[in-house]
Amino acid sequence: MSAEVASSWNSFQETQSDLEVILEFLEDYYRQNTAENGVPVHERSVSVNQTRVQPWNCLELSDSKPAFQTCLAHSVQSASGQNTTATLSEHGSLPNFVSTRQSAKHPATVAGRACPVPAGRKLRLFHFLFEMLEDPSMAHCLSWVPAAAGVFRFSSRNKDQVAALWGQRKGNKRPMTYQKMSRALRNYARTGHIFKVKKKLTYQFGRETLMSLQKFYG
DNA sequence: CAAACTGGGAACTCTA
DNA sequence: CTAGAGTTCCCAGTTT
Repeated sequence: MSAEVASSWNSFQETQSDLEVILEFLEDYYRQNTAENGVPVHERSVSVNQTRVQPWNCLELSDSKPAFQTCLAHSVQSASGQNTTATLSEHGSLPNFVSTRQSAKHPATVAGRACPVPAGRKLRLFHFLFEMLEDPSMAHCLSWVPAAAGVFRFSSRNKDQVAALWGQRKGNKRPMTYQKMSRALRNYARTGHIFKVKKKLTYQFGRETLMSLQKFYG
């Protein structure tokens, strides 16, 4: 085997293991969700181009593991005691899935909802972004670039809102900014999850990453 | 020219 | 304790 073949085989394996991690994650989540609700996610999700229903939003909030604990306008609103999201709500629309910020110590603890997520599964930035992209109500913040697979673009106006939401989701002590978030995004280039596109505010999901995420809900 | 973006090193935090 | 995955700071380069 030549060195060239060997190295591409290695990168193939790396990609594979990345894929496996993502798939494993999604499968676990799928199983849990199905078990809890009795209805598979894909049967409740309709996908029509840009106006896909946000599947993550059908998922329940997790307890201490922040996995894909999206959405749930109803449960968020019921947590009336916490209005840390008010600052954002006042200045723009909040997505359905934004939960209120929990204590700094336990950012992902959401009142009243327990969703068993396998240990070691944390919500990652590219999950969060995919989530938002699948939510039509967030199209004013970031959206898919038509006719370009996996390419998405932040709104120049609302990019910081996306970042702020991400920061809230993680329960960061300090407010997240687009600059800091994009730094994290750039780190994804090394792992192949997301790449920078030579265009303003535009990024692209890695091919394999995107396929895995999409395959999840067909 | 200024502002907005982009890119990257490095130290640091947090969590499994 | 260690490693992974960001987070934060800061500064320089590029684009609009």
